[in-house]
Amino acid sequence: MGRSPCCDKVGLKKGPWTPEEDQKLLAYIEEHGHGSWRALPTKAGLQRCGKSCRLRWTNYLRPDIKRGKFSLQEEQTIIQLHALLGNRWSAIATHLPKRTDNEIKNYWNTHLKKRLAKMGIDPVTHKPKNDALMSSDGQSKNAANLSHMAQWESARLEAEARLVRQSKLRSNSLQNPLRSPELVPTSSPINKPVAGPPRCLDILKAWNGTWTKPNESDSGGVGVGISLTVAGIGNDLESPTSTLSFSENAPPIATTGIGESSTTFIEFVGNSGSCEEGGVPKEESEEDWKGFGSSIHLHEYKDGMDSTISMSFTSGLHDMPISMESAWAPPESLRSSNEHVPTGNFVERFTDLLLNNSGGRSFSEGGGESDDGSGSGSDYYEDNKNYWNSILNLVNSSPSDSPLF
DNA sequence: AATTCCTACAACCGCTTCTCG
DNA sequence: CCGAGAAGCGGTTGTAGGAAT
Repeated sequence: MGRSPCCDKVGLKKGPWTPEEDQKLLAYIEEHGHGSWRALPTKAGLQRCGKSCRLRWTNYLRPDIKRGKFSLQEEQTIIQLHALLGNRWSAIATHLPKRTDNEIKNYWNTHLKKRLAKMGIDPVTHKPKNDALMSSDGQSKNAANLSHMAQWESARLEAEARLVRQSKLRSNSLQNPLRSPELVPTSSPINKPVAGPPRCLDILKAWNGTWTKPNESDSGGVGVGISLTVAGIGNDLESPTSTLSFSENAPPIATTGIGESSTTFIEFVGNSGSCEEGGVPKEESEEDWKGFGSSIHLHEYKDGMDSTISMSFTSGLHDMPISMESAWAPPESLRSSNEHVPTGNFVERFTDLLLNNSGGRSFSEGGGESDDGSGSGSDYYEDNKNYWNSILNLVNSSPSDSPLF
């Protein structure tokens, strides 16, 4: 089929844009919208390829772009989302209004990646570098498990969201040129707030949905159930209903039904291990998790002021129970404008970790260890735990008007 | 003051995905 | 359903400007 050449046409300019070119492009788009990018350069009197024009517009000239230093909150968001989504910069950018994927990508590569590395965290896996210590540990396994589940679910739901978005789009074609999908690429993160109401179809939002106790008895030690119900998906969206079940004992199994209900229900079910006192029969799952006890409870009491997350991990190999109970993020109202929140808040903790360790201090601040991330055991675990909790926290505290959804 | 090195970021490249006839 | 073109996306490169020597 042969790909059409882009910038290799003779006479087309490459390299940095001049103010005059910027002006031409701006003026043209403001007046006509971009329409077809390929046709734009000729119409606008630019000696550039359409692709170059598009990039210049989306990454630099667009009026709704925030430039300059990244705030602390933005940094946190990038790191945490990167842990969940990987190098999917456009997806990450949807969580950072006014920032472009390119800018975020650059910032990650030049700043954050190095900072994490300095802290002894592998910027790719977001796990401590000397994973040897952690590899035999239940916590790391659970953290990785959470991550994998999240990524898997993220991919699936995003595909679903895309379908919905597309069908929405088709019925949305006649708009102001400056707001139309023609001018404003629908997948462009920056413009999503303009494009329409929030959509709650990604794992992040899913996790931001209503956490409910699947069964009271679960918290009694029978097993761990994490269930969440995403309400509002039916908000005039053509989203199919999805029901998912995850088990720690088996690969995630998803059943997606397109049907009557407009509610998405996702359930993670894991087997609680030896960490649960009053230990309950582990049944067949014991084989897979021999040596590991795991327990994750994530509860949000929507109407109450305090939500909690509690996780318990027991490493059978090291016979070292790790359990934590931490304050979940406070209600949205308290979390706006980057306010400090009561002690035990992960965002604050995470922030401290980042900032305090950016000067070459180790990931384990309490242990006062080397820069290679090998702190004293308990602090090491503690920090790693908080790291992942902060990610979950971000997910949970994602603003309801997040452009991603 | 000159040169080298480093950092930051804009822009490019090429592959993938989407759209439409 | 298929193919071509358009757009999106992520990795990589080029370059300007500042810091270090």
